Amino acid sequence: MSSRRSSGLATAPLLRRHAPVFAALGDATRLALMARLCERAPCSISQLTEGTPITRQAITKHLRVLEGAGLVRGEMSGRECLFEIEPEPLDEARDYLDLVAQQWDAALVRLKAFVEK
Amino acid sequence: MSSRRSSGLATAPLLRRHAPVFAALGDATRLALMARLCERAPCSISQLTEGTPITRQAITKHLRVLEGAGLVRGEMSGRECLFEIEPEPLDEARDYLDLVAQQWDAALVRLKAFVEK
DNA sequence: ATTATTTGCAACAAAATGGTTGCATGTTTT
DNA sequence: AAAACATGCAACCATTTTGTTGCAAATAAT
Repeated sequence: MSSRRSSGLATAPLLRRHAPVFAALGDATRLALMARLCERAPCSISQLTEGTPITRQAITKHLRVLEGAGLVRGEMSGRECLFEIEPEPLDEARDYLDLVAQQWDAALVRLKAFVEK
Repeated sequence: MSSRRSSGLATAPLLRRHAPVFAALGDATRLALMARLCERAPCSISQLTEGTPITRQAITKHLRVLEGAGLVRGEMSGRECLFEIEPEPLDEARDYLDLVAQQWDAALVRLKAFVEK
């Protein structure tokens, strides 16, 4: 086994699992929604719309994106839909960033060793 | 001070600093580029294109996006442009995710205390 | 029973994204 | 000097994203 490719990290399933999470977080409006859901526990769509310059429907769409990435979960309760943060994918994203940073550090060490040899 | 808003985290400058980083990571092709740059130290555009199903120009665009987010830095060396990972924004992104997760945990604790009271 | 709230759905428009091709330019290599 | 290689630039196309408006339906409040 010569390895070097398929070192994990760049493997297709991994990428397709993490990319959507980062994509969902890659928007100021959605990051703000996440932050808001961090502060006050379950929030309805109307509450989350309150204070923003954009429409309820726009907020709804953003929430669906977050939900699609698994970062958030909404449940109907009477006439309102209450949203909460789902911590797991967030943790996984963090772990992935850890791995990348860690692997990059290792690469730096290897590079330095190579130069000095 | 009643605080509750502007608890950090949801503050506009914060969002606008982190969102582009997550957006840049939110694409399988770009994540793969990051992973590849982790394994082998500096890489030219042609090297990075090698093995992918898409064009050099597409790869170039992705690299510019990563560079725009500060995740990567390219420098001309003769006729080729060598790219390297820039670890700082990666760390900041990780820290931000930490904060969100941490704040969410705190919210859960508060909620639980409230329910039990 | 009415009225007010909260949401969902659908159609639409504008802008951003991801990708292509073709060509020009600069740098090695032979 | 000529050929090969690596990149940059610009135009273009298709698709997705981000936001809108208008209307219908369900639930809660009066």
